[in-house]
Amino acid sequence: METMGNLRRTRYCGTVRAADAGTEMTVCGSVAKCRDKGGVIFADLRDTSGILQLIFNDTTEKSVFEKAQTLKSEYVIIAKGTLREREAKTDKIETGEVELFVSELRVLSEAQTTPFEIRDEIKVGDELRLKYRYLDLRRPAQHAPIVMRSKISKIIRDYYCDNDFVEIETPMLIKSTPEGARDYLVPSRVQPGHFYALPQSPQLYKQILMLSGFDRYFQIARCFRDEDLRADRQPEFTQIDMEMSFVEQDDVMKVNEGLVKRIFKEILNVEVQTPFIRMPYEEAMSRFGSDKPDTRFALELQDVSDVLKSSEFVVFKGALEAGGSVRLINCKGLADKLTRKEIDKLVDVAKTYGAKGLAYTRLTADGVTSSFEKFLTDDEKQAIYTAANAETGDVLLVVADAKNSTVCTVLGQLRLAVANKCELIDKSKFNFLWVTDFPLFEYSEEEGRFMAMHHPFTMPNADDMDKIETDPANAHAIAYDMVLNGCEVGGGSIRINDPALQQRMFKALGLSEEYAREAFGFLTDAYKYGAPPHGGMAFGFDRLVMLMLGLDSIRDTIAFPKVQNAGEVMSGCPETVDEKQLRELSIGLALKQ
RNA sequence: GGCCCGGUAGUUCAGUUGGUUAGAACGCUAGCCUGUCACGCUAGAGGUCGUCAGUUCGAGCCUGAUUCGGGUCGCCA
Repeated sequence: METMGNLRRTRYCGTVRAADAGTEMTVCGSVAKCRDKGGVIFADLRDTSGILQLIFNDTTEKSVFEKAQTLKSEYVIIAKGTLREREAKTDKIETGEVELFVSELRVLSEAQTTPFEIRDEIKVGDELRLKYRYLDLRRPAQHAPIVMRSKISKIIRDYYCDNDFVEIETPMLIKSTPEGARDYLVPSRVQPGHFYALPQSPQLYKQILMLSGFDRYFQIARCFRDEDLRADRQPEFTQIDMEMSFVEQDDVMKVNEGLVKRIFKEILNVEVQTPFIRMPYEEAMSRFGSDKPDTRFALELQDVSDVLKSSEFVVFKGALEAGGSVRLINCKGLADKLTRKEIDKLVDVAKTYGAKGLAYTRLTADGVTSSFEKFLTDDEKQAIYTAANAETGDVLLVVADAKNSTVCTVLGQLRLAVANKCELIDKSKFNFLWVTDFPLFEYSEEEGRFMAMHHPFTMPNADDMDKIETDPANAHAIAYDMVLNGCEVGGGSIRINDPALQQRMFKALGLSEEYAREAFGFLTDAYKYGAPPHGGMAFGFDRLVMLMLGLDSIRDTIAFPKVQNAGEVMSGCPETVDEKQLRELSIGLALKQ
């Protein structure tokens, strides 16, 4: 091992081009690959910017050549030399027209054989990748998203600051509130038996900041939720969080459409058309069976309850009599692809999302096969065909249930499954839209009461004020989600700034006055001293990066992500702590066997 | 908490009906090679078949439990 001596980097590997030929330069990084041909040695040197080929041959100084013979993959080196055009050029890498003829070489660190090759083409299991995340992150395809994420962060800061937003940090140790997701708890040593929570979002603090007169706030904020993981859900994740005073819904939307437009232009050179389409929640559910519709393909839902209202088929009749509906999607021209076998898989999808079954009709040139038409009259069959605009080559997927939300959700999921199976989705598209007019409440069977669909500080629609008490199920909120390609990338609302209205909301949510005071009193007190109308939103930053870069999981946008049991494989957390630490925190463990 | 998939060489995988010595590719080691870039050629090393228990004359293969990883439903205001 050697030191750098007086050598210092003058260029990054990936930045050199044919125009630099003849230039003397010093580069450093890790050896990606050595190809020792005997009389000539090629070494690919990798740094954060890319790869540059080093060359050693019979005109190289002997001691340097001999040192080059000892190079192995992942050795860390610094090399000085003269850039020159290659005899054999390649367009496989950006620097493929040039190579560095090395005059001085120092091996700064040797390396053991790595547990997997540091190349994009190699498949590696997730467990191994994450255990050796530092090696994984050397691979260009894993490295790039982390760098890209930083670039996006900078654009976000620039954009909001250019628009008079102030970046403010809010506390990480806060009060636990049982509304919403499960909190991560942190014990207090100084106040035994008392706990902080890690923030699920900076929600309350940013509203307080509006009351503090900051007018426009943003923060790229780490948030924590102690819930089960998914490909697009991590227990700690990052929100682009913002709030503005003296605004209504359109003002918040406009500012954030501008942000998205700028990020997509600068990072992907994609022109995002603004303003985005706005679609009320009910329309999204009835047309697409989702509150985050993917509008890159059609396959819209159709309600055929009317044409079947006098059907004697027990499944349809039962659903309709119970106040539900019968709806379908027409998989236009997909009869060849949606075979019996494929439809069986769709039945499983339907059941996963709560349907009792899935009725279907395949209209092929050879005839019609259907799971349910034998229960219908000819008139009813024709009525369905007409309503669905069904032709030979189509497949109708029909769902009936006593709960409309189940019918829509199931068909929405079938819609996605069919689109994926039949490759109906144009992956190059970025379809944005706003879903608006969300219900103010949703009924929780588990709690036996109405819960806030967004959060308890969301402003009800002006027309729906009376419904808070009289008809909560049909009250709407001034809340909005930004949806990109069927994913919720952000959401927000206009907030309540009237303490009396806030009290009504707490009451409607079944929170006792004492509890509301205990949990949120500092906020409602603050409102009494003058509260500007305000609202905002928060983006899921990891998810946004994932979608922009076409990644499958938000893990790939996070340098050190957690795995499914919420642990982190490389460092091995969470971990037990010793007795002394627990004693200091006045904590005793009551572990189950 | 439920359901589904997976764990075999350093890595990615194959492994037939339960049957003798568990294979391939890449990587690694040694040697050769002056224009490679998935370099090439020759030779070699490398295995607690996740773990435990069971069935069996015999288990990588069958059964049960468990563990780790992935997907997902519930959950995620």
